Amino acid sequence: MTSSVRKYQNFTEWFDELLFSAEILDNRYPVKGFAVYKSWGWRIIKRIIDMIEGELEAAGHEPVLFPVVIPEDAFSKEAEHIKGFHSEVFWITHAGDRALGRRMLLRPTSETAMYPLFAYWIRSHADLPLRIFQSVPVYRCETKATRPLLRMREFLWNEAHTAHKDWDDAERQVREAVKIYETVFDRLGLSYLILKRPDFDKFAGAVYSLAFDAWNPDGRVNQIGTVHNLGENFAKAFEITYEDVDGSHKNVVQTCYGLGLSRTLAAIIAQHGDDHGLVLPPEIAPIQVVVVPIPYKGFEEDVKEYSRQIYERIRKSGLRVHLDEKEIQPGEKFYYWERFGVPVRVEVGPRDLKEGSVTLSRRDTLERMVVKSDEMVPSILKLFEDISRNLKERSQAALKSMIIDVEDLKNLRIVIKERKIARISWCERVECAERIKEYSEGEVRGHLFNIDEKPDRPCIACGGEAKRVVYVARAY
RNA sequence: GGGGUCGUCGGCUAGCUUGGUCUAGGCUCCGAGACUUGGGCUCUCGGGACCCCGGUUCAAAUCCGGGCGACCCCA
Repeated sequence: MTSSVRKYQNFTEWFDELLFSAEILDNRYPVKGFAVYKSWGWRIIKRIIDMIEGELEAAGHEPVLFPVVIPEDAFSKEAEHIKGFHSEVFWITHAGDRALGRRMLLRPTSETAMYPLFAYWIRSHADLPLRIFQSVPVYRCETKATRPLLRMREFLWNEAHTAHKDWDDAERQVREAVKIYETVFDRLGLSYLILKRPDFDKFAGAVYSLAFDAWNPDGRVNQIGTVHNLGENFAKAFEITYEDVDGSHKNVVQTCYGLGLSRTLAAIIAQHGDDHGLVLPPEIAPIQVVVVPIPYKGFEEDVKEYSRQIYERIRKSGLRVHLDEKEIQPGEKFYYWERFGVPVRVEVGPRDLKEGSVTLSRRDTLERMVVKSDEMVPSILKLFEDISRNLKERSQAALKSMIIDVEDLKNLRIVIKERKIARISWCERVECAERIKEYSEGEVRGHLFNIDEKPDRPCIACGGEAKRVVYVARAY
């Protein structure tokens, strides 16, 4: 079994070092909160983008690309929305020395960029539902400490925006969005809670918000996706109306949802990684199989020849494979490719040569097995399945063991301090949520969206009647 | 917004208190070679740093002032 001591004991150090040494991200870019994605990290993200965009398109969404700048007047149309975002906005105020007549901002999210166009595009009920998405960077001048991948001032996400003829269809869309995100996160082997956020924590301008909170080894939850029902709030502000079958004019009902690509990558690293480095699900690994020759003295040329045959065989099967012929010790190569999370390693040495076999090693457990070269490709594909399943099960078990039922504030404080997620009963009053945060440093993240949990205890803070079972954790 | 800590090879760091012994040490890394190769082997040779500006001084990585940058804590 592999070790994850450092990951749990000193997550920040483990994580930052891994981002650097596995060439995910270079955080030395000289602007706080902005970083460079290096090729290994970027290649993984591109695969995640393909995955989410594929699922969205399969469900009827269309790709678009909106400008990064939003004019001030459009941004200011929805009152709650401005209130929520204005303190984090990067402004563009000048061109050269000339002050701009109309200020612009870098999108913190794209509602106010897109919805003026929605008003043009939507004329009749036949134009509905409208469903679009884009994968772009957004800009928020975070005041809290920035963290690589987890909290950046420029971060990558995929955002989808939809418009519907009525509330029911918007509700149907919310459920579909949740299902799409579940599909993507499940394919990545991630575990998370789908929570309905308390009213005070919903998206600025939404009727309600759902969020996917992924677990992290340090107990802080990582919000990797959100789904919002916007009701008619933005439709009213941007005058997005349609003519119904009976000739009447109505506001559309909107939803929007975002999946944080940087944070999803962070979750993959944090949930699956161990003290040897990354552990990547085969579906997104830039290299899925690495072939390492073991050139014993006297067998150098034979091993080289055999390992090239093996490499060709895997390549022709369509897998993403790399043959590592560098002149360094095989042991060093093992550590190297483990750090990069390559799912399967194929060792080819004199022993294998003699027996017409290869030695397979799986990254998640580091176990080895010897197979005949004829059975190699099917064995690798089987290993991919086993690895994907194991990652998912391991992650699920970790989440489960992280959730602790708590009945009083004192224990809540202890549980949060021990880097766990607390499950408590709450009366739904803001004062109590504030008291909980003040006392325990954990935030009320919300109640489960997909399971109806009935509180069987009074509110943890005031002792009054509890309305909800909610989850409390520190957050990124 | 308030308080604190810190800037030394690509990475991690020693040196700073008590200025000179620093031509700045170590590990790692990078390059060349030998020997090895089923978990980072060993050896030889080479490469690479005092954040910036000013001051004090015979002498500054070290002390002082300012700037810039990073990190942490609190609101």
